[in-house]
Amino acid sequence: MSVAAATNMAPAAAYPYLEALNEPQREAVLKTDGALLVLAGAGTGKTRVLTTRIAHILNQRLAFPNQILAVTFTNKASHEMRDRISRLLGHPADGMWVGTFHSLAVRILRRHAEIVGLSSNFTILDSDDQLRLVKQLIKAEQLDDKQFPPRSIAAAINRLKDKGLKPDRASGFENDVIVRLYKDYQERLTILNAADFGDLLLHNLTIFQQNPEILKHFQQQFKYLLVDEYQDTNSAQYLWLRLLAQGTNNICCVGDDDQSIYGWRGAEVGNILRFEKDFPGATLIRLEQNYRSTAPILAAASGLISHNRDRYGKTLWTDQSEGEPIRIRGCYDSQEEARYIGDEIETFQRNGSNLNSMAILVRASFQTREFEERFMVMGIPYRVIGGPRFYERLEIRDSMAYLRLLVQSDDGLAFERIINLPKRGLGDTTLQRLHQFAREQGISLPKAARFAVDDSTNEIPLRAAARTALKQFFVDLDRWRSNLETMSHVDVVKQMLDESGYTSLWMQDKSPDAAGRVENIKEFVQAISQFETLGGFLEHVSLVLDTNNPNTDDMITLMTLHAAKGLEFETVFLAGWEEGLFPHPRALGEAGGSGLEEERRLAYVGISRARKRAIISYAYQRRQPQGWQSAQPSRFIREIPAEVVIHQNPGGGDARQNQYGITASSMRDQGSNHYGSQYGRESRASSDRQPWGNSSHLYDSAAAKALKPRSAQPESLLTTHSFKTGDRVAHEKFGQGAVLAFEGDKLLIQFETHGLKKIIASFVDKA
DNA sequence: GAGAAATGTATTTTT
DNA sequence: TACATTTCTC
Repeated sequence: MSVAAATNMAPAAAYPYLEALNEPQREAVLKTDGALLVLAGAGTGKTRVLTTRIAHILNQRLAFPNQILAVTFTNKASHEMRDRISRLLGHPADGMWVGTFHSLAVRILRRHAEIVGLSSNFTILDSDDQLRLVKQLIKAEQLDDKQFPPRSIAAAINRLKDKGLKPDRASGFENDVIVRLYKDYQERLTILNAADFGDLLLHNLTIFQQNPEILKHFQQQFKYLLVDEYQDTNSAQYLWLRLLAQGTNNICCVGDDDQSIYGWRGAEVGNILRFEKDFPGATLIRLEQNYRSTAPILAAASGLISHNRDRYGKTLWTDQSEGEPIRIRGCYDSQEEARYIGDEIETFQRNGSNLNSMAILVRASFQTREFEERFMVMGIPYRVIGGPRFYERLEIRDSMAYLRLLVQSDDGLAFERIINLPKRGLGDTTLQRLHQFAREQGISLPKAARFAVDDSTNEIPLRAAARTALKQFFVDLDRWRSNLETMSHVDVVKQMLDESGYTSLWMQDKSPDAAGRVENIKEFVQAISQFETLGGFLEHVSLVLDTNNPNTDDMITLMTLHAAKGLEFETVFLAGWEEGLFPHPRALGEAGGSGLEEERRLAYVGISRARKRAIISYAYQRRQPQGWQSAQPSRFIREIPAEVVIHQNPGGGDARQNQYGITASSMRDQGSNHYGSQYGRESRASSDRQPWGNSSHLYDSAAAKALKPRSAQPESLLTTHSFKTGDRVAHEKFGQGAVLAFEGDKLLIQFETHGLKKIIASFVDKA
């Protein structure tokens, strides 16, 4: 039925999509105006409410599609939302702003990048790049990396960004060294023409705050805001939402304070707890009817979470009165735990359950290993969610660095990554000299390198061999770049990866995973063809960072509790409920009791994933990376109401079996490909891959070689300049200044904000 | 500058 | 146990 036609015919209450809702759900859909917080417990149909609400707004002609902004946290969630809206509407949901916080922020930032000192083709750095950059800064500042571990510094910077604090406001929240590094870090990002994840939001805030007319534009555009998983928003995201919502105040946030498990990543439960204060006159609707789980599971989850103090409080109920009690099984050690769960899985399988309906949820990812070993022995197919992702693989990141440099010539991190890959004889010393020069002159690393190639004054002392290699690299790079105008971007990428020698690097590599890497590179190049521009592709990669590779084979799922949020399974195994592991001691150390409460929420999330069955297990002895450790059952076990649990003691007669059985580690090296996870760990290469043949090139680029011009030289940077003393100049990093004196092609410049510096003339413009 | 050997170090990880 | 990083050697 055409929804548009129905609009004119029937009153709202008669819409079929409304009849499918329960009373509070319907209320949440119909209350379109003003601020609304929907507190949606686990399994109460929050996505249904969000999507129906959007469909309803469109149906009622309250807004055009492009006036609706719907924000989620994951790409998966935003795709699902779009799909479900389309299904409700009966046609594609085009034009709406549906996406993650980050993807929506990028869209806005690309439009107004110049306001924050970036050009609109800026690169998005991921955490790996970020870490490299921080390491460089620490080195440059000659700080002790024991005292200031790059990881912690990067984490501290991220935390500040999550809070919405720019470097100038950061002092008082972190110590001076970190604030200074943060400041340096931001300056480096500007030179790199790059933004990290936190910047995407933070730059949006800057744009909105400094340009009321731009903010107003978006406030007027977005008549209806919808936010999923509101309990996971951090301060920056909260500020972003508030600014945008100030137009119409039509903001609907859906969330569950009991499922806030990302506090360590900057999420502020306070945002959801404060909602009614933040948005005066806000309505609060609770969704409490659970459609997912049986009564005992619900009782267990509710009983557990009731031990938390900072929460709104909900009373989940279900009309399914029957159900199995929660089983709690003690084990002597973690190997017995794996054996027990493996046996249970086989039993369920024999009774007709398929593996896809079952999952094992663990607190920390190392716990999956013991299960993997056991399942290999038993021949149970499994998948591990959350391993290293496709785009995080070494060879893919290298290939991407080539692309990035092609698209964005100032990307120094990309340059550094690939300049000696394959080996070009450009090692640490060369790079350090270039770095030093780049820092002194306040320019990007690639710019410094280009200068060094033609540097007749020997400003940068490089070995002749290094200089030649560098020169060749830039000649090649410029050629590939100019080929973009005449060839398809996919062909240019193929050409670049082949001619640079990167693909043959792996083709000639003898290590067992090399062939898989070459396959991955092929797959990577294949993926590019689905995008119109390289820029579009890179953005997709940095924000989406995963291939959607739905594997529908019947396998049991292994994952962390964090990764399980939002999912459901008929049978859920909750493994490793021991003191010392869950709650995790590192989490307990965090601010007051809030760490424990977050761990408890994690336990709540775990139990509430189960539709029919939840089986909790713990081990008295666990093999940890450092060695064996003994433990007691988790305190969370005691917090589950006794009337819904059945305890099974350790043993069951087979506890000694491991003495005689095959040890898991002896099986480690064989057959790992048979049940390899699709998400990582194992090579993605198919087993029937072809041998590489004789060519050292992945792609036949004979045609490209034929038209390979060897002439394209970058023009010399040593052109005589026309500056005079007293001239006003502008520098990309150091800002405005005045020329005081000359020294050959170097200018002595007094900068307004960065003091006296000697800068080579070609790096400044007349102001 | 490159590769091998030794050493240190390990929660969770939506973008 | 697995890895990333540092140190050693040629």
